Amino acid sequence: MSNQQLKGHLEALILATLEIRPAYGYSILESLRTSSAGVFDLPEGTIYPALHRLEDAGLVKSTHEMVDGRQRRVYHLVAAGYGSLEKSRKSWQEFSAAVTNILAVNPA
Amino acid sequence: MSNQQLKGHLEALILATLEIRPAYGYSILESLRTSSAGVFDLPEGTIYPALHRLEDAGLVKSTHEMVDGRQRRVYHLVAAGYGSLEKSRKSWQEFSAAVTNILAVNPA
DNA sequence: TGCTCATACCTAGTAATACTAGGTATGACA
DNA sequence: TGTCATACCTAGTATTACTAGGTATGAGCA
Repeated sequence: MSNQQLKGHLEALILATLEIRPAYGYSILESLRTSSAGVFDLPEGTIYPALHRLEDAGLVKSTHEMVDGRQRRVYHLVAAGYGSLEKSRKSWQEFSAAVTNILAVNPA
Repeated sequence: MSNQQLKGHLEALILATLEIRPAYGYSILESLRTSSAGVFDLPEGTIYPALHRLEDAGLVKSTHEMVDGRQRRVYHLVAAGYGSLEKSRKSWQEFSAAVTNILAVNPA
């Protein structure tokens, strides 16, 4: 995947991942890698600042929990996060339809 | 359209626009606005630096031409530009399929 | 025990790029 | 003459994914 494609879309992907179930940072990376068949293989330096932004924005909340006998910082969606996710879905549909249309091979 | 969605996709959209026919900066903005049904309504400050980047990268070439009796800087694709556009199309398909899949409403 | 490794979290700084806010110039038209 | 849309441009800004570093833990092994 090229450099800048993800910009503006990562937070929606994280919210969608957390909608399925609460998760901690490292496991979100694994979820994204698996569910994208390897397209999104993100370094850790990407996920933690993004999670902090989401928490600052009031879209997710984190709690310290024991998972498999170890302390993890688990993030879960709050109401505003669900709302934001719905907006992102609509926005993505509009955006991706427009790009797909323009990139379609033009009639020669 | 939100702030950062376009990042990493604009150059492909410009190349695709120029594939149809050579065009000058201002007219590319109009093409994108029309062909996206208003989704891409970009300010001028977006297009000229992008065109200069594309020319620096050797993907397009510009010539000064008279269009409707006026001097215009007309950009057209060169060979490397066609190649880059094809790569961008493949990359977009992969990227958009992955995002669409992850954003799909999860089974409740 | 000591060593390595995967896991897990974090941050300061960097790079890339769309955008803002300003500028200039032209021709059409009232 | 004045205004407007068109047309091109650039310096600086904001955003955000990433790089490159750090720390800590538990499992497995020699």
